[in-house]
Amino acid sequence: MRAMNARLVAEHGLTINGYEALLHLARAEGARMRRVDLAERLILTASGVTRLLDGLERAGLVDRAACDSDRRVTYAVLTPAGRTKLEEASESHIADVRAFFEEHFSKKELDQLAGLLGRLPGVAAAVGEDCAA
Amino acid sequence: MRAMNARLVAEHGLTINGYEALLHLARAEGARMRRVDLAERLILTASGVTRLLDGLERAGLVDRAACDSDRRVTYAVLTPAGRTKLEEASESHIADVRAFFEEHFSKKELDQLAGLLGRLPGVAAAVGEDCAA
DNA sequence: GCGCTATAGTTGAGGACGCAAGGAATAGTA
DNA sequence: TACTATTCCTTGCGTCCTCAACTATAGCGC
Repeated sequence: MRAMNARLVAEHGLTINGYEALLHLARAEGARMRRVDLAERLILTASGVTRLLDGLERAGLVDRAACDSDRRVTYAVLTPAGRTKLEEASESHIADVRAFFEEHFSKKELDQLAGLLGRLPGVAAAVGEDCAA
Repeated sequence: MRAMNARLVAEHGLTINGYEALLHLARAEGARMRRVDLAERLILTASGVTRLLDGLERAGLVDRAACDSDRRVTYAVLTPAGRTKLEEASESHIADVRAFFEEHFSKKELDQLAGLLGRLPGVAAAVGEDCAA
């Protein structure tokens, strides 16, 4: 359970939130999101996102871009390196998540769960779907 | 969502893990648990539990007791003050949790969810039940 | 234009927790 | 009994994240 997280860090240098940030960016229009919106998705505060993106930027996985219409906002943009990293990390991570759930639930139950939990705020339509990248 | 956690801290000085620690102790035989078992329940490492209980002890909510048969283990024991605190905190916290779920799911769906998620490791039979204290 | 309030983002201080390492007691084996 | 392995717990150090305070921009009413 927490082991999944540890593996992400050990093998890819990504925390779970780092991973999910890349994932949300990859799915977003133009692979970019306002930091505020990213915060809401990740259930993090604004400052949490600032520091999370600091790290991802330093690693070259994410870049920042200004907004023409509103000079307050800074976009977080997925870099090609970020996309590659996400694809690499997804491979093992999705397998881990899938294994965890299949260990506890039947296929039918998983569909039920996906339908139910998918309605919760911040939960992307990721459950049961091969998602990302 | 994170607000529930914040309320617990603001109104009762309890983190979510502190709250759940008290809850598990209250439900345990003799209101006591080995630290190791508590760690597993809370999905925390041993060191995490040490520090969590440090705080609860300092607040007088939990006490420590030696084990006669194995001098390695230290029990965490719920104090009367701890039980009182749990009862106080439960009142608003359970209402918050219930409100959150009822906002998103019907009664029937909640039963489904409770049945499904209750099978996950570390999830007590708390969903849908008036639980604790 | 001038205030007022709201929103986006950053920064400093502190808390919670993991990992790694180590101490102490117990269990297993010869 | 001596030797090693295992289990329970704690401590040092670093990371992630929150809260509170602050800056900068935007939008509204006048």
